[in-house]
Amino acid sequence: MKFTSNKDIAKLLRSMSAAYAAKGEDYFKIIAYDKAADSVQHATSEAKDLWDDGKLDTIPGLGKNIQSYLDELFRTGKVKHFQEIKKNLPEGMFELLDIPGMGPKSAYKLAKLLKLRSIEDLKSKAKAGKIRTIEGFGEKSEKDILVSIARLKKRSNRYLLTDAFPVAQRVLEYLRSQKECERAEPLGSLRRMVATVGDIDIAVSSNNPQKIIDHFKKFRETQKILEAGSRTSSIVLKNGMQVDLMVQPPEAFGALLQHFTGSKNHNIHLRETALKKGLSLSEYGIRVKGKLQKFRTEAEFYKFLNLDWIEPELREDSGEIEAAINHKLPKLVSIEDIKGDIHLHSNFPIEPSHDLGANTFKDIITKAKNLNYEYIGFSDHSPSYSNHTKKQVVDLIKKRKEKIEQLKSSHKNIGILNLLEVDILANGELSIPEEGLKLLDGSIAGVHSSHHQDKRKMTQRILNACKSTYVNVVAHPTGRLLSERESYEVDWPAVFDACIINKKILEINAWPNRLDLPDVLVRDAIRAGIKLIINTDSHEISQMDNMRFGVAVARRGWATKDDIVNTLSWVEFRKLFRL
DNA sequence: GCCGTTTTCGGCCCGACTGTTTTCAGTCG
Repeated sequence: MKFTSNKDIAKLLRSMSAAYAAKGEDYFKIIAYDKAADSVQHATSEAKDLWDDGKLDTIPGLGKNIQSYLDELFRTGKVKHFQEIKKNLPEGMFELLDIPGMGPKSAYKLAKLLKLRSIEDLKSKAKAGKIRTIEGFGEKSEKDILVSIARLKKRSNRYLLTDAFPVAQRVLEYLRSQKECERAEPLGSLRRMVATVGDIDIAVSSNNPQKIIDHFKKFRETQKILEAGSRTSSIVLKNGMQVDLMVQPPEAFGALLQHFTGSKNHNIHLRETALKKGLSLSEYGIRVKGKLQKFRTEAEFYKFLNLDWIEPELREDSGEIEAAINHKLPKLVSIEDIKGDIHLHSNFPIEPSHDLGANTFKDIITKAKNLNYEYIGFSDHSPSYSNHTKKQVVDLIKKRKEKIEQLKSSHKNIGILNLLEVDILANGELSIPEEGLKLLDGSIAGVHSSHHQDKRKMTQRILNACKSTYVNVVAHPTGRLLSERESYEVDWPAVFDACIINKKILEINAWPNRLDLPDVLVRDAIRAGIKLIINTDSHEISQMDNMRFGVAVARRGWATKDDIVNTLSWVEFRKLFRL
């Protein structure tokens, strides 16, 4: 019985919250379990690993009781107390909680009275008109349940930031076309630049909220209106994305921006802090002794609380509020600081192991100049090792080197690096022989196969790459592909140590479904003193514009300019390579 | 059940919206 990943534990704790809610247990006990679940889910280390080291208490929200339950879970695979609590509850209620709009109270009532064992059961009972026979439910709720079940099956959980962006732009454009709309801004996870977003949040400043809501409901891509009040509304688009709208008059827009940007945990923490000073926060402003103070801008809102303005990317309740109080917020790296991109794939015929790029070296140079870069690195995949002899590999690298040397001498106003993206093979060796590596200015090494190795092997593999004098950068270090493949497990402290000792740079790969290193590991790496580089991994020149998403990841990891090596001038940057 | 520059006891974020109700409970963000 394996039940130990943070995701599993969070789910277990949430089910306990629901169990207590169904039993009508004290509200704050319910909240405590929700908080603990949130906290475990967002923890940067696996709770199991922390438990191994006796450091479970470093996760906030886990007190004496829950810690002892988790201790039992890790030792025996189950928690007797939890089983006891759930004993008299219908087993089927917990599955129902995944349905939008279905909370613990409803799930309990329906599962118990209709003897449900699954969502499928609920669906057939709804179709048979049995829901409306239950007290507190009517025809409308019966219909809504069917719609919600259908939606649950269709919609994927989260969308890539890069996919949600253009959709949000269309909604914003539409809202701005209504003349009562003064300002419309994307907020929530989109504004915080989270790698994946659950829905699109939008705030509008207007003196006529009703007009805005009415207009919003008529958006041409609307599939279903979930709710529409006088100030807020939610719709589902034809592509399945949910859009939440909130409207406020301009004099209170600052508070609305703050509230709707979140994160939820940031807001809760902020309110708890304010409450101690007798201040009550809401999306309307700050209430002082019952009197509401309004704010046109967010900066004024934070200033009123004696806090420095906090960049949206930092608002995850991970120490930013304390830092803002003490004026210790970092000056985050920005897209303007970036002076080059060295993970770029060309169409040079190197007969690679993976994808070739679409453009010539010259196309890439032109694009880089348009972006005002001081330098670039060509990092095609290395020649495939399975169907070339060692000599053939070296010859291909020689041919490519000749070409790049020509470009270097004909383009004196931009720094050019002759690199390759080298595979870290399953046994920890690099995919090209030393003879080939010697011909390069450096290399980017990454795992591209055997992703399912265990933690020990995978760690050893990366450590081996770090030991090579020919490797400069470890590419997309966790190997995750958002909504496709989980990260492989790695002993990060060990890798961080190896990077420090061997002076290796970790990459923040800006490819839309990689965004790897992930933000939380970026922060850990920076704390460990590691230097990072942000690259786009472009296979086509328009993808070089993805740099902003990589910068967003760095910012979410509290990175300053000093932490990111491709903010260095060419003169300084080139010293990192074998030139 | 958690937590502590007012508290180891007594608090715990705040408000909108909906359906089924005759004043509110449940859910959500």
